[in-house]
Amino acid sequence: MSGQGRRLTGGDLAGDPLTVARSLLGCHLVAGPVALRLTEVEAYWGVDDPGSHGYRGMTPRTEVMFGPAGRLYVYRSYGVHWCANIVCGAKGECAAVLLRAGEVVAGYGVVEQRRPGVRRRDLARGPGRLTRALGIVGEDDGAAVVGRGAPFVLRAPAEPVAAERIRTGPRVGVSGPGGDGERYPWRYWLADEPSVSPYRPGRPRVRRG
DNA sequence: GGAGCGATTATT
DNA sequence: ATAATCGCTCCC
Repeated sequence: MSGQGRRLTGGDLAGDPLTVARSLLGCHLVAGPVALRLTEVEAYWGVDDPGSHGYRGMTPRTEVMFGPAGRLYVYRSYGVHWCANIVCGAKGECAAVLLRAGEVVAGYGVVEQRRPGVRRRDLARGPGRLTRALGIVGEDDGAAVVGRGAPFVLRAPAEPVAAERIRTGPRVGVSGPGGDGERYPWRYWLADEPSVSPYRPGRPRVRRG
C-alpha cells in the first residue's frame, strides 16, 4: 500500500528534471477531492532538448517552464486536450516533468462523473486523461503545487519507491531527435502498473505507402 | 498575415 | 487509420 507521506516543498523540485521525475513516481497529486498516485512521467530539460517546448528559448507560452520550481505548466495539446507539467530545476532554467499517467486513489466518484463509462484503470491513463481526471484546465497554468495556500498538493509516498521498480524509455509521441531513446531515455514509469499509458513512437514527418 | 504542426484521444 | 481542433512558431 502507498499511504500518504510528507508534503513536497519547492526544494524537492529544485533539482534536475531527470532526478525529480524519478522522485515523483509514487507521489500523490491532490486536486480538491481527487488524488492521483503518479505512475508515469517524462522529463523535459533545457533549451537544447529538441523534444521540449522550451527548445531554442522562452516564448510567452513556455515562460512558466523557465520560472521557479513548484508550479504547473499547462498547455493545449492538438487543440483538444490539456497536458500538465510540474516545473522543476533552478529559476531561469527550462525544466519540467510531464505528468503522463496516474492511479485514482481518492475522489473516484468525482472522476467517474467526469468520465462516465470509462474503465477505472483508464481514468488517468495518458496525459490528456490525467488532466481531465484532476480537473486541470488552461487557467491552472502557473498554479502552485507547493507552499501555503497552493491549489494543488504533492505528497511523497509513505515508503520510498524501490529503484528496481522504475523503468525508463524514450518519450512518447516526440518526433525527431527528441524522441531518440538513446540520447533521451527520459520517460519514467513504475513496473506492472495498469495505469501506465501505452507507448507510441513520434509520428514521422512524411508518411507514404 | 497565414500556413503548418503537434509532449493526444476517441472513433471508424 | 484518422478526424477533431487551436495556439504558437516561423516564414513570407
